[in-house]
Amino acid sequence: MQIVNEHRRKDIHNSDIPTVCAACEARHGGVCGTLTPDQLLDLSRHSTRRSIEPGREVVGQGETTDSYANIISGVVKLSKVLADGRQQIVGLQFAPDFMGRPFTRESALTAEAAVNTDICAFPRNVIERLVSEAPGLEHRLHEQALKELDEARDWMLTLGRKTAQEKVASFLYIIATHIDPEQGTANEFDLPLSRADIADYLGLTIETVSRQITKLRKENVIRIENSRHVTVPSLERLMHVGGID
Amino acid sequence: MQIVNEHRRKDIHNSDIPTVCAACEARHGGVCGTLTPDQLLDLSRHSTRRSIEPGREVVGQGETTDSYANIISGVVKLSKVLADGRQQIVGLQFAPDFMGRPFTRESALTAEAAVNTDICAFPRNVIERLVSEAPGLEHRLHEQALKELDEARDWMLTLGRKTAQEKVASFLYIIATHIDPEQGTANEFDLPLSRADIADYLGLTIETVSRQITKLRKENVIRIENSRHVTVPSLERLMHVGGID
DNA sequence: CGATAAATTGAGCCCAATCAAGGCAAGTGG
DNA sequence: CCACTTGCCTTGATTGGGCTCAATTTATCG
Repeated sequence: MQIVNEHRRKDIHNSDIPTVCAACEARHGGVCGTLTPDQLLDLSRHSTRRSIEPGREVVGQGETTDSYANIISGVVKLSKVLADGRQQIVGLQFAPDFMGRPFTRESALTAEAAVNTDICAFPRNVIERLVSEAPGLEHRLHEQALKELDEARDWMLTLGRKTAQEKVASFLYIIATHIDPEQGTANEFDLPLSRADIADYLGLTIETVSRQITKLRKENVIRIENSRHVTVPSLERLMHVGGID
Repeated sequence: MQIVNEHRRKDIHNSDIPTVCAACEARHGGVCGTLTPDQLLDLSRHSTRRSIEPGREVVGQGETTDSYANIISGVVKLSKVLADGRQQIVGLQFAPDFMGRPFTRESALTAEAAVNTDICAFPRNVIERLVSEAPGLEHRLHEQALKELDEARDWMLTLGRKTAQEKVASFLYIIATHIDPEQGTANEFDLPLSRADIADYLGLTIETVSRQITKLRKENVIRIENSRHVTVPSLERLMHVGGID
């Protein structure tokens, strides 16, 4: 873990954008976009940039969430587990999503990096103070929540009503359309999730995921190299196989 | 939350509360709770109370949502359909939930009354105006969105990882814990959903739902009369069968 | 009471889970 | 460098839970 300690360049002229933020890819998309330079400076003083390795847990189920974060780059899995160990991934967060559950101290989820992930974390009290000062910030958080709600409901349709084949195709489509431009294109990318993760996301087993990927490959819907690198000749075709209108 | 008009606050007889609202069961729980009497009056001028019969569509998938509503009593199903007709219920809303999707004109869902349902509807422009005037209102809507998000994610675990038996038990538990006190208790109530609805909610077929209900009955987890009236001797037992901690 | 919808029950089948074996690539230590 | 391990993925054989199709019973309502 690395902590960047260089908050800003000029102490006096605080109307400038803080240095850490100026180069930040998430500055416009995340929560930071609605803040004034002053507020951004305020926030940046209390923020820490961290790198998280795959599999590293960010927040455990039932633990106290003491911080919020913007995802700078990478992918984070949000998951829930049953008492007997059965697991379900209930959300994937891509850059530049905001991560964290406002107004609750208990997290009902486990958040875990799927690949090497950079985040910019803030303590909860700073966020809550800024919310009360800047009404636009709560609006942004509200919109993020509504976006996640829409995504969750779309996925419920996939979990409840689609076949294994459609599920895998839908998953590939999601990744294709959310991939960081620096990591690949919609037509060619590396999967950020292992087969086990994909299974947990789709409510399937590893074996079924593997078989369906093989099937899609044999039907020329996708090409695969090294089991992680995917090429999609036609996104249209992939959508169609995934039962997406 | 701060009270602006002190002189109105001390009126015990609620004479400043609009007549329609004074007797409204949803006045404290819904969005109305955060409004001042002035704002409540404003809202009530533009609100219409409606009764909706079961099966009646409130807002169709892809249609323009021109209004928001508080549910006074009843249950509303939110569902999504695939091109070939496969359907999934992605949310149930009970009184006094707020219904409607802020900041989007296109609804991605179909909303339909499951039983006789009374709602209090407002045009979207009035709500949006009030949001800009009363910051507490957006906070309330935000919390409602977060609540729905939590529920959606809980249900994703059910859809993706639970067995048919556990799904049905989980469904019964949800109903038991959300039933309107005037309609029944957690231990005895009428199901607000048909077998077909339950199947769509659980990602199962009607037949499987029926078989599992029969199984739960034979195992004395529940008793059933007239296929709708349910008695639950032990909620603990029901939770356990449903895989809920 | 008859008509119609809703729910139950049964038989057989199929898709995905389970159980089991083996491949492949990257490390590790002799 | 090679044997061995380890993690991850694929493939095969078999099983079983839930789906499909079909018949019957039960509720609802004119």
